[in-house]
Amino acid sequence: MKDLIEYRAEILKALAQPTRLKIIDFLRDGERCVCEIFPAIGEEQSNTSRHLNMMLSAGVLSRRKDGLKIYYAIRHPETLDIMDIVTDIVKQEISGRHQLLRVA
Amino acid sequence: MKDLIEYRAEILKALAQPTRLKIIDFLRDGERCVCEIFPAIGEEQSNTSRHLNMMLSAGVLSRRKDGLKIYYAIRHPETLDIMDIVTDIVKQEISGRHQLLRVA
DNA sequence: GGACTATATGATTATATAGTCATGCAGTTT
DNA sequence: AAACTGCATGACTATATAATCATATAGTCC
Repeated sequence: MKDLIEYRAEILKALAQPTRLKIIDFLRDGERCVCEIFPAIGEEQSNTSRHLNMMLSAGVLSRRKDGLKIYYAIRHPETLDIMDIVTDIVKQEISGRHQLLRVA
Repeated sequence: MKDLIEYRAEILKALAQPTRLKIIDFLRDGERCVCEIFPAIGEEQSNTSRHLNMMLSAGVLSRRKDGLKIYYAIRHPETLDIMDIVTDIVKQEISGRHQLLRVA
């Protein structure tokens, strides 16, 4: 059985990539099918599908079939709390690093 | 200038790896020097140093020099909130995943 | 059945990552 | 100044990852 630390890393890794962040952002308001997701984030269908499946098996997303379409959704609402915190940290970092960038 | 989404991914990536999670866990109670960190997490000094530097440049850790020693600390307390949320999600996943979904 | 539509996957490529060993280098002690 | 301590880094290897194009599968409608 995989240990706790590996599970934590797996979930965080599922969130730690720009294309996947775009997906999470787009799914904030509720489930969407792949056909809505990939045009919205501006990625290819196949690439989007791979990222969705990756997040699904990490436990970050859930999946629902309806006819031809497959709807993905954020599985744990807490995921959005993580995103909010990260955004907050980034904003602090950006205002803090601004001074350094001005010198360089 | 790097955009918001890439910054978010960079920070999350800095957290999304077992060795780095061990470091974050160990730094929960405050700053520690490298000489304390690498034995505590059971990794080589050089490997530990690389991970520390990676988290430093991602903005996750801070660094302080004192004589020969270098002390690293968690830079944003919010980072620990993220960890707590992830731990919570993992616990939900573990109790929920007793199906045959992941035969890996 | 055949033509569709929506999604997944195989094969491939380029790049990134984690880890190791050996060495370098800054600061300390004697 | 020489020896030592604590940390960083170059060179390398093995593995993982993201992306793309082409194709395969599953479900729908005629």
